[in-house]
Amino acid sequence: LKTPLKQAATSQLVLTERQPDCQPLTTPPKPKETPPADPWTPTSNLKMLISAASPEIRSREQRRQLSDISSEVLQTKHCLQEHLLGDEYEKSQPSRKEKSLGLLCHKFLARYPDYPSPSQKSYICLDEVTEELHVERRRIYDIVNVLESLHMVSRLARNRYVWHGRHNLPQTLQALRKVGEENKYIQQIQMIKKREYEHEFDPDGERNEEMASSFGSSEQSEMSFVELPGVEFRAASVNGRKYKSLRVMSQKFVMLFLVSTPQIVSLEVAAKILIGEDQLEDLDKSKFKTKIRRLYDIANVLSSLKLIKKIHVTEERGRKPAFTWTGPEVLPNTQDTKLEATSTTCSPPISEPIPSKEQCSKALFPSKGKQNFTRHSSLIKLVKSIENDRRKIQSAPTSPVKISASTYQSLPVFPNTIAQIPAQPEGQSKPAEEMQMKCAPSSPEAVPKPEPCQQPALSQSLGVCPASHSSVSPVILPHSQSGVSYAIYLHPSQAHTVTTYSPGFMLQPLPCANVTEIKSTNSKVLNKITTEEGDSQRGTDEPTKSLAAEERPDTKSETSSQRCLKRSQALQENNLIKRCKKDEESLDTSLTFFPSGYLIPLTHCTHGNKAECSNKEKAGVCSLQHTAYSSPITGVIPMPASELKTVNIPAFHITPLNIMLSPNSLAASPVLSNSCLNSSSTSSAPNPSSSALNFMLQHIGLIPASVQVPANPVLQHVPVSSQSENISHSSGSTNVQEGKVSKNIWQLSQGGLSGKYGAVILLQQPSATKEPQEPQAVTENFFRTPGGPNTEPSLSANSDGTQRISQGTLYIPQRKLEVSED
DNA sequence: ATCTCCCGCCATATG
DNA sequence: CATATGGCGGGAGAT
Repeated sequence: LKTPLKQAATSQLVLTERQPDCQPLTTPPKPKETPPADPWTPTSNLKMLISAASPEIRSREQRRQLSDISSEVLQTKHCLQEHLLGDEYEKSQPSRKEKSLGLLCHKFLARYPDYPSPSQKSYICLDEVTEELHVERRRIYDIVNVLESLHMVSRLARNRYVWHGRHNLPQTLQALRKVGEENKYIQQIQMIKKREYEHEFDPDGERNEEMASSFGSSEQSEMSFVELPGVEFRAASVNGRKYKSLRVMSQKFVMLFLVSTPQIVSLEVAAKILIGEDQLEDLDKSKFKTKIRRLYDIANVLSSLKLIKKIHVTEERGRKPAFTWTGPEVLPNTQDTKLEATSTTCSPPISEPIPSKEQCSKALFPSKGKQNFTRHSSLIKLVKSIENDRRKIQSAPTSPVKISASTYQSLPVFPNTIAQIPAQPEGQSKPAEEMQMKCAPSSPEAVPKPEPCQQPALSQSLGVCPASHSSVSPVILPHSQSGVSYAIYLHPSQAHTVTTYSPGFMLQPLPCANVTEIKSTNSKVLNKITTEEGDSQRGTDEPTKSLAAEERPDTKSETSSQRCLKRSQALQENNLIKRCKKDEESLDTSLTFFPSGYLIPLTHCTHGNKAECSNKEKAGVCSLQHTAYSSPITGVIPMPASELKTVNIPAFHITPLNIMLSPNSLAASPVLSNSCLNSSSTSSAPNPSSSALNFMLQHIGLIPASVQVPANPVLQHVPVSSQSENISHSSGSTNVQEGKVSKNIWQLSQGGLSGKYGAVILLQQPSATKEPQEPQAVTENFFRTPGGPNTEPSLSANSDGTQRISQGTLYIPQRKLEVSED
């Protein structure tokens, strides 16, 4: 049964609707002329719907569509013109694009407010949706499934879903990130990358597989779904079922973004990881293809949500499709406890009374034990109820106790959510805007009865949502464009591999100078990390950004601060890289690197106990640590636990793209993580020799020979407010900055997650512009090279074009990377 | 040719 | 049993 097609009309409508100005002469019926009677154009329905809605929604909708799908519109327009020019005759076939899942998703999302009023829930009736959007049911499932994975909707019963909007997004992403970390996706990615290079001549000698299993939790193919309290799958039946594949895939996909530092994930890698990645090189080509297909589906939806964006990553291997995260920055939770209660799973049973994070993680991704009985629904239910109970207890003061499935409407509002609200320009303006999507007329009682939800007032002290934080009280960051120091972290591969296999190395820029800490007065330290705009236009639009969550009308549904973060993030990865390419020359003049490679014994980082860690402030630490680890683009070789005695590296080649450290591109937006557990258990962990550090720093010229980097004590201490005082080698005015510096160093030295040794390269970016501000002075000087900007890096070109540095200890293979937008 | 990914068959789950 | 879900992969439009 093919649907009648009136495509020309549709196209035109779409076009005019979104781009009223570029109207083809020959054409179209004005928007208003759209025959309301025409049931076949999904757009018309949408339009009617929109016009029926409050002006608020309508305008937003228009804005959204304008900004979001402009590209698509152009395409559509193109098609349209084509139609017109070509056969007047119904060119018909809505051109594949008009039927894309992405577009469909847009339409779908247009039906519901991003931030529905908590008191009034929107219900989704699949029948209605399919009818109104005029799509096959199957497609809606695709969308809904992904939305479900983000907890933007949840299933109530057959045919019925509740619309949550983006209220849960922060929590969800947080949880996902956490799980992603616990799952060591970073390593997995690195593994894959590595393997990628080994492909060549390696007669199936997949020897390195061991490595995968070596760090234990590499297997995670087990189906598991991350839930949020209050957003569990109602209709419990859905729970233990296997029908969560797409949802789980979606979550994992998202995790990959949240976990990797350049938040870029290529489809290929994602697919491999999602496939199970584990052992047994599934040469299964078809399986891979299928996975890719699914990923495209998911990606389309995520794109519509503006969480990711399609890009292309070009390396020597060729151009590969990838996606970059454009969603809100997800900072690691600074409050473990809270999160603990937030992140749960629905599947695996937990026998322990008080599951630690590890256990939780295991639960989420149980070892691929085949005899997995967790699937048994009854068991699952039991576990769930237990967990629920625990949850209730843990979060008793915070969230209303959830009642029963029947009263699901009164879904508890999280403090986080509340805190988030003020940050939403949209939401605050007119609460009355939500459209009530009533569903099946057959079940009237299903209509939500507005139930004023009692809002817990302890929002700020409890579940702290990083996003809201930064938006509510933006950290004003002094723009120290000068004297910014960067660290490049070298990821050594296995010792044995090193000599024979160099491609594994990579450079990773670690902008750290712009990381700022803000401490609260109470014992609870709230770390805030702010980033500077890394764009060339920074100077201009930055003031705006600083305002963070101001009432400045926002086209997007995101907070300005969020966008700021997002943006800087994106810029860092994309633009930076791109820009650098063409700005190479100019960079030469404005930048001076002092690269040098050193081998620094890194602290052996074992999995510290998380509880201990939770107390300490590891925000920044974690972030950098992570940063050091991931480099999806370049491909990194995971640092094995095995000692790296000597790295025999002949040459050091710096690919511009890898080091593009423009003064403007400070955007660090370090992703904080809580898995810094390893590093935070510093008290007992051995530290890198401070002398080594000193030597290195001095040698590089980052510090005068006379200066000594504080010995272990400082490095060992997590640079947190409370501990800042310990830093002694400077006047009192330094504290913050000081802590920052030492933190960076410390982080670097702690960088090895699973490994014990790592190579660190510190690059200094001499201050070329203005003078540092007061508080920074010390730091700046501290890092200023004695020789000044004129000191040339000891780089020398080799005959082969590569560059040799000092002793030639580190070898960085050339890797051309280029991120481009579609 | 490769990248995207729509379509819809059909196995399962649900009620 | 009738439907609702959704895994899956062929194969065709887009580039």
